[in-house]
Amino acid sequence: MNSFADVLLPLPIKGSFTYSIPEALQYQAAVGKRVVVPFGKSRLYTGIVRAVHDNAPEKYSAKDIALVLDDHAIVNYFQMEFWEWMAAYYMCNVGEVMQAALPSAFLISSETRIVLNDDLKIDPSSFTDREYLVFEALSLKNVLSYKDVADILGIKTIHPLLKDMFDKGIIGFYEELRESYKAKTETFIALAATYCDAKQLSAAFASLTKAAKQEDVLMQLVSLAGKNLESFTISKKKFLKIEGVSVSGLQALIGKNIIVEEQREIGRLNAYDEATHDAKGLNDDQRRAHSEIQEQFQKHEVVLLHGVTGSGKTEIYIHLIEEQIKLGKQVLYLLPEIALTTQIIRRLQHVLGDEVGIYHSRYSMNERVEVWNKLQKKGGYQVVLGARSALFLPFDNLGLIIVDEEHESSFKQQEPAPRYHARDMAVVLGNKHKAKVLLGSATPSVDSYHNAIHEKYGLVKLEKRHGGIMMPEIFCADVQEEKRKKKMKSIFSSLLLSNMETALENREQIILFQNRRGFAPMLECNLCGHTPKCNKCDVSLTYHKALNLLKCHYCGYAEKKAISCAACGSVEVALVGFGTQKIEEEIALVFPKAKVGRMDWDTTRTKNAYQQIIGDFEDKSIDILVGTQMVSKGLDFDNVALVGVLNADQMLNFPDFRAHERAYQMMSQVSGRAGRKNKRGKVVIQTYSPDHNIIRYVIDSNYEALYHSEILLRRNFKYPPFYRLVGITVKHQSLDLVNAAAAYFAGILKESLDEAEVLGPEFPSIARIRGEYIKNILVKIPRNATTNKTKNTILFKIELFQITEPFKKCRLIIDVDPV
DNA sequence: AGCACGCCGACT
DNA sequence: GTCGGCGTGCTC
Repeated sequence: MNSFADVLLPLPIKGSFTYSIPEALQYQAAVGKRVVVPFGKSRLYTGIVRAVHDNAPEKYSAKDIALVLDDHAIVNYFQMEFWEWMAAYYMCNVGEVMQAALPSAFLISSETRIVLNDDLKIDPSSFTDREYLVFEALSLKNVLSYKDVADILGIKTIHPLLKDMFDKGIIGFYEELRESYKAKTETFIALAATYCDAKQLSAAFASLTKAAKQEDVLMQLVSLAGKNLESFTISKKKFLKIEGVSVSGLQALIGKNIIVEEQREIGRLNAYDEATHDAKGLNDDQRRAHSEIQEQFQKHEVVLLHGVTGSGKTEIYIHLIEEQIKLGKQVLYLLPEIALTTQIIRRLQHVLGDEVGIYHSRYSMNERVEVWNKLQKKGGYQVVLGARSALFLPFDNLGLIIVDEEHESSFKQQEPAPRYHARDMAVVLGNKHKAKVLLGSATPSVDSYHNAIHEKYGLVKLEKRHGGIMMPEIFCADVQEEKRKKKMKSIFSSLLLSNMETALENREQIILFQNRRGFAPMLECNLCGHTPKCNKCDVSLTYHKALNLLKCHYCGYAEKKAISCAACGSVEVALVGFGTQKIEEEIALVFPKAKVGRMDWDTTRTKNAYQQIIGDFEDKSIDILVGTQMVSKGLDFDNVALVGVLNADQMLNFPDFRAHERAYQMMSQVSGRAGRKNKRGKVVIQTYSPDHNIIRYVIDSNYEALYHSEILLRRNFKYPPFYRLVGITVKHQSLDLVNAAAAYFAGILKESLDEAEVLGPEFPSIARIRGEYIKNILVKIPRNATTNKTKNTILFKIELFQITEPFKKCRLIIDVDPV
């Protein structure tokens, strides 16, 4: 008999908690199911049963499980093992992994409700002002939450007051559990059963001779139903769209019980109701790569497919997916968020139809629950196309994981914990399932390529573009030189300008790329040089013209743009720097007739806006598309004659050991957008350092050279793949405390780590965010050393740190394999 | 993470 | 003087 259960809670606390299983729930409680448990004073949380056993805890008496939510386990053993592995590797709590893994709609927690006491014995006139305000609000609204009360009273500390009111018998509390997943329903209509009989039906018609509208409506329904009068139903919404069907007529018939309504549960996931097609055949090159991949999978668990942009990697993926489906295996296809466009989704559905599930951050919680459930159902999805969080779906039989655009750093989650890298975790997950993992990229990460050429991974190359499209011709514009000769026109070099002119004349399209990290426009006083800064973060405020606001991109603070300088009162305040918005304006000045579209974080906030811009570009109602990184991903346009990289130097000079690798990847990727069926595309890269080796490699499309120059630096300066990195960030509002705490922590680490190296502490380029000072420590662990031992030492030192005055006040953030 | 307990500054 | 802020510790 198992009378105890270890329950994992979605909280950032260590380990699991033991609850006793009440007799009535004996048969329901099982590993992998959700349970509702009391935790803390009065609150209820949803947790997952991690184990059931019969060992009563010795040091405390376990509370009872309140409720078992599921009939079947919603989490399988693969997942639980995976969570635990991940928590250990990324040095976080399993609860945090669980929180990231489960759609939040699964995790209902209770909210305390405040109600008026039924038999109030006290005269309200004796209440204090605050008590009266609460009493008044309760008389009006019946139920309040803590937050409501705090808002009503305008104070933060409300618990003592409420406790007092409870003791006096004015109010009562209860815990409200709310199922947050709601099935979507739609109204369907049908002919009432009694009228399905021919006699009754003609009688009904006879009764409607004076109600022409109702007669029409009934006629429509009967003719739609044809011979299936009894079984025919149609969605009310759809029916009302039919010509001649009036709302009033339908309502009248429903009132007369001739037509009946029925609420039916429908899925939110759009079914793919078009016919599926055979996958496109592979060309010779693709066929060779395809069979090489299969050969390599005989020898390796992981294969890297290095295929240039436009070489048709997706087609190969589709063939591999189909093979797995035939074997009855599941496939996970991961892409970075920004590359998950309708284009790629459609291509997959075109061949695989309803077997493909989609999962990414633009999906609502309810939609995510439906994908999760459908994957667990027999005959549900066989394939999931998703962003990094799709790793956590309840697969039980994975045969293949594809990680496309493998080099993308957005596969790494930054905030909050677990700060995991989806590509690396795909390899781990694949291992657990004994599934093969295929990494694909036109510009592989140095780490993956290193693994491939050292035989840890298989390597397959695809060097030709698909469909006879030629590689683009890449030019470099020397901005310094052009400035000296005064040939620059605002932000455009003469080389870029002349190419833009030609493209526009030929009615061809242009993409201009400006890295996100580029300056956004900020204000600067011409007299004293003062720049408005955020008072909580160590950054300048960014000017947003449309709103006439100065915004902080780190904490969200915004203020109205002042007319005069806050420091000296001068009115000569100018804009410096340029972001995508500014570029858009500059183009309008130079090419007033060109239609310009902008694609960046601001303009693509909503799903539709994003599709809109892509659609406009596809149907050529935009001539010039200005954008950040987004324009380089997953979009196949066939009329782009020119790609301009406006400022390559920002990428090259970024203070990070991966800056050059990333600059190369970005420039290559965006260059890959240029090119048409029968005409070679052009790329113009504007830079101050045209002789920079990275720029040369981009121009020559020489990935090998990039790799070899980078790997040398990595080895010499002790970076991955030769060393593993663990970043530790110390945060606190007090600068002095951060300095002291970071120095102390770095000190105790250095003392105890002999194989690993400790760097820092150092301030990051933005040393203060949201009022907190930040200092970074970096631990470099040699590959040959036992990483686990080092991590354990770090964890041990963290525990020590967290009990040491006064440093324990600081927040510590651990980032394993930072990117 | 929430929530309770305990210690200090600005108000009646 | 107290009220309400916030720092600290615990949760099966």
